[in-house]
Amino acid sequence: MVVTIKDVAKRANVAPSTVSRVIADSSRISLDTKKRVRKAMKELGYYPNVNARNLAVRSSQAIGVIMPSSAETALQNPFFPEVLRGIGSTAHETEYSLYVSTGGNDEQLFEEVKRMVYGNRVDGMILLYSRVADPIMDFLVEANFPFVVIGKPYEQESRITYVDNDNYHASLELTNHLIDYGHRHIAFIGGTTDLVVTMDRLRGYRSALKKANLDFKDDYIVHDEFLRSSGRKAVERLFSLKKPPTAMVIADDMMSLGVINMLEEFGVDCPEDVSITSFNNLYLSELIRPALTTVDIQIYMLGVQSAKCLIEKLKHKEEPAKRIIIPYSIKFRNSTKNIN
Amino acid sequence: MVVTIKDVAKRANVAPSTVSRVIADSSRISLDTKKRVRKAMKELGYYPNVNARNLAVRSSQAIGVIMPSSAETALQNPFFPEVLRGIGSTAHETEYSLYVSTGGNDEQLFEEVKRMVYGNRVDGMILLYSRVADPIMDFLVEANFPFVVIGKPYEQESRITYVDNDNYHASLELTNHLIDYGHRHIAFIGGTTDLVVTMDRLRGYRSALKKANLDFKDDYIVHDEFLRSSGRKAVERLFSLKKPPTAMVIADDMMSLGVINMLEEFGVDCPEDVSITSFNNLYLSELIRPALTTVDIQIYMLGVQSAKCLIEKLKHKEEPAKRIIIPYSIKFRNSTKNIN
DNA sequence: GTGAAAGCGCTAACAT
DNA sequence: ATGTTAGCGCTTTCAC
Repeated sequence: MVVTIKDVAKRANVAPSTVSRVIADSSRISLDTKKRVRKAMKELGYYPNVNARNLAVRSSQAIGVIMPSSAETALQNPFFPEVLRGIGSTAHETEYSLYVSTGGNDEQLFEEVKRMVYGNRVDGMILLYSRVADPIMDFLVEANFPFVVIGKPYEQESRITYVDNDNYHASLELTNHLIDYGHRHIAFIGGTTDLVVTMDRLRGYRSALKKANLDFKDDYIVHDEFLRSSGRKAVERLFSLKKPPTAMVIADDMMSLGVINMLEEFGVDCPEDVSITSFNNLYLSELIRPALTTVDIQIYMLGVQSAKCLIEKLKHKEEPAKRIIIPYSIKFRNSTKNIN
Repeated sequence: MVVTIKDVAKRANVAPSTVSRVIADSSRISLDTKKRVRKAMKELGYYPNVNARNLAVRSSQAIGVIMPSSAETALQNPFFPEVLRGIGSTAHETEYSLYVSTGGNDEQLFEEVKRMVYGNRVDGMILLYSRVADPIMDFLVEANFPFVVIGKPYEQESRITYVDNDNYHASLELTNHLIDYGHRHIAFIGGTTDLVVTMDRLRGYRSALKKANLDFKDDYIVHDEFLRSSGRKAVERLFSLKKPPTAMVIADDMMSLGVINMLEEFGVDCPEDVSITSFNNLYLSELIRPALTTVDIQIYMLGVQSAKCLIEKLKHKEEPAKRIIIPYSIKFRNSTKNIN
């Protein structure tokens, strides 16, 4: 039924090991036998059994992609398909396969990761997020398993390879833009506080306020998931304040979308009554009205680079930890207004 | 270093085979030994090596997800992440892993599929598209490999399990809606002609025209990829006609997006000057202005159901071929105008 | 109810 | 340059 290396060997009149060497394109096999063996493979329709191979060499040619615990919710944000595109493209070029986590809750995800690692399912992995005190990251470090993270690690920064943007400065710049435009009441809507990216962007925002001698008000800070619904909720909170903000820095376009929707329902006009700046430059950010002024973080590139790093690391076990900062650029569009 | 079944066996004072049976939760192992073995596994931090297991049982607990050949382009359409979400959710529940194709060209994809099949990488697969004369589908049928397709197979419909919408009637209904609204010059912008879904939707459109005694004009038919750019190109063509259409049936929201953009650039107002109806109900369809009248095909559900079918099939080898039609509903929004 | 041993398909010394 | 052989870690007869 299934054709194995032995069948090929028989047909080509060589030993199985020779066939194996031909597969690996070993240099110490004569061109002649190579040809014969390859011919036999073609004729028999031979395909190597990856499980056997992986078992023998203790590796798979696969990389694991770890989404945040609830992959299902996460995939609602176009950020993830977009990094996936980048990763997939590199994986394809280098003939690696892609294994993606299927989510569940934190604990289940952790189990899935362990199965991938101990079960030899993947040779390395890419974490698509970075949280403070993430058991998964700790585990990977501990196990000395090759991985790279998209985002900045919370601890052991210098020992972990990661691909990130300069979120601090991007946020600073964004906030400055708002200040330049005359805004003095600027709110910040960020992701959950356990995400490092949230902290970085928040820091940038605070620095900008400080430099401009503006008060930092706790009321103006909202944290929630990178979802549309979170944006809506945030607006509800902020606009029930005695003094609602006239501008906001929002950490994700999807959230901004929710913000704009809710603002509309509240009868608050953007950018007339309130200015918005955002992050990610998802393609929808130029579709909606007003088109968003947002930071292009080059999501696709984040994916490509992280995969490249990982694969290098797999090839050369002792590759040092690297840090790659993907440049950002601010796309100025119509969601802010100069009120000077 | 790595802890194997032997280590566990030693620790629990049993034979490796017993450990194996405990893993499989065999009924002929005494509760007592089970406990002992499980304890040993915990203590040692044992995780089964999937490669070894798969090799022994000739299966993986993984399902392959095949995107259209250029996964990279495809992922630009939110349709794919959305089905992926559905598939992933089911996979997670049933403890299957997900293996996604990384694209390339047709030939490379075919090779990837063969590697998955012959290499025992996956137990079954889900095709996320259906084309006429698709070598991959032929191959899977031929090899008698378990798979399900999202969309309607071109041939051997009764022998292949698939999950689809009633695209014919949806399209018919959409076109009728336009006709009811007084439109007589209705164009059709569809996907490439090799996709079955394109044909089905085109048939629906034609039937509607016929019943209303309207001419079918070749000039009014455009075929291209499900991309934004295709929508733009289509508009260029259609609006260089002596008599441009006053309405269009568009087979994908992403295309519709391009159409609307281009229309705007042409100074043609939608829905004032031209009405648009579309397919898929991507979340962006309610974001853009005008909000799209579009067919909700329940993408997520397509994913969930296809995965369910596949897994059933894997469990019961002789499960008959099934056809599952996911109901659609038309979301009426603001992209059409009654010109009666 | 449990153990011994063969074998899944491949690779990698070690020979020659 | 090629063959022989011993595993890789697990499952599964077949014994007992």
